[in-house]
Amino acid sequence: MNEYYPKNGRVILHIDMNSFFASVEIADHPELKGKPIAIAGDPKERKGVIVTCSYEAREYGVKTTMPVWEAKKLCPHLLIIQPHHDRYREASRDFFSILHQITPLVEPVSIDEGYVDITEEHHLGSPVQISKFIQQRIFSELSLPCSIGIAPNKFLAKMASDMKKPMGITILRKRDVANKLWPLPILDMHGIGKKTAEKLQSIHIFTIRDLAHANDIQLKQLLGIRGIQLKERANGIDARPVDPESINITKSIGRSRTFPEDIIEDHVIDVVLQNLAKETSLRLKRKGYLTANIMITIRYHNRKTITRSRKLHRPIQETEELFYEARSLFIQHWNGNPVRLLGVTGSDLVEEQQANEQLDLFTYEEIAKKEPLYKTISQLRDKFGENVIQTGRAIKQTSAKNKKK
DNA sequence: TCTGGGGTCCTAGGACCC
DNA sequence: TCTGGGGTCCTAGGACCC
Repeated sequence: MNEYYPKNGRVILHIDMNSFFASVEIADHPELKGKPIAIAGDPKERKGVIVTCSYEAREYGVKTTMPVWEAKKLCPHLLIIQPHHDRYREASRDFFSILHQITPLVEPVSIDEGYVDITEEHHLGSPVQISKFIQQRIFSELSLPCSIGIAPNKFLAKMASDMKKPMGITILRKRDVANKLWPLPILDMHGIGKKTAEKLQSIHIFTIRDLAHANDIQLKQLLGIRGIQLKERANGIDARPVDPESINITKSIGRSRTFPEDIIEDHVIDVVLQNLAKETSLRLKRKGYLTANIMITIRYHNRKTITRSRKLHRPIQETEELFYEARSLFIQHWNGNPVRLLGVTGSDLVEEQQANEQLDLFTYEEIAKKEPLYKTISQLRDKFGENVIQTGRAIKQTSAKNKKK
């Protein structure tokens, strides 16, 4: 067996479900097979953009984020399907549970893609055999197509899974980089979008090969640290580990809404903010978080978008509190022009349990403020009893932990 | 007939402290 | 006393991804 299994170094798979939402719809409604279909929101609510579409629709030039009317112009018999998010989540769970049967080293990236580290799984077969096995199981059990990239790191695996669609399996070894990766335009590189591509083109970098050979100083000047990192990636270097925990670490939770028409009346804005606060509160509670930082987003008629945030002196979770903070930020920063979108986001998330400790800290500070004469824990204990000692411990633990980070 | 919604990461400047 | 500089926190915004 001369199959690819390097003695040292890792073997990483990137698995990418092909046009996931559309594929789930086709799996559930086989009569849609072979037809151009697209998943999109309700055009009447100005949510009419294409979220995903089938390969048949792509042949007409239909693309993600395209407004429905534009897609219909390109493909008049395009079938528009309203999204069924619960169903997609269910299919996603099934997909990841198949991956978990290979190894626990699975890092979900989004609802329809993830990395798997199979370095230690020799006993299951070669990487290609394992990939075929995964692909077949997903297809036979869920009727869903996927593409798989096999590589020594995450970046190359991601680029590889993109090379053959649908139902492709692509190996991208370090030694393949010059042939398979370098000829691609920089815009095809994961991590490079329109803006960065334009900047790079201004210094005559057009392909990944150009980037791989670019001048460090020039790159750093143009893109900062990120420029150096992109060059490394272009040379096939990427040390990021596959981290199964990354999905459990949430940094922010929020809700935003674009309106069918611009809004400007105070009472309408209040109702909207109230609703956004309510939905944000619900999601915070569902995930077990409080937030110590509240951020609002305002998009005006001309699409100019601003964000304004404020750190809170204690973490909050309740609708009324979120609404109060969001509303006061809005009043403080709104320029009075018609508003197209509003958003409410919590961004310094604290786990519920940890929040209780910090609540103790808060209590202590409040007591200390009200009772300035009782400055030490022992003085406080004399006045308020044993509870304050507990509170004092909580403070020390919390601040020690924070320092560690 | 313009262009959704949920996120993450990075940068930069000012304030503040040591 | 003068001066510089580093580190960290906070806020705003940009870019990117799915």
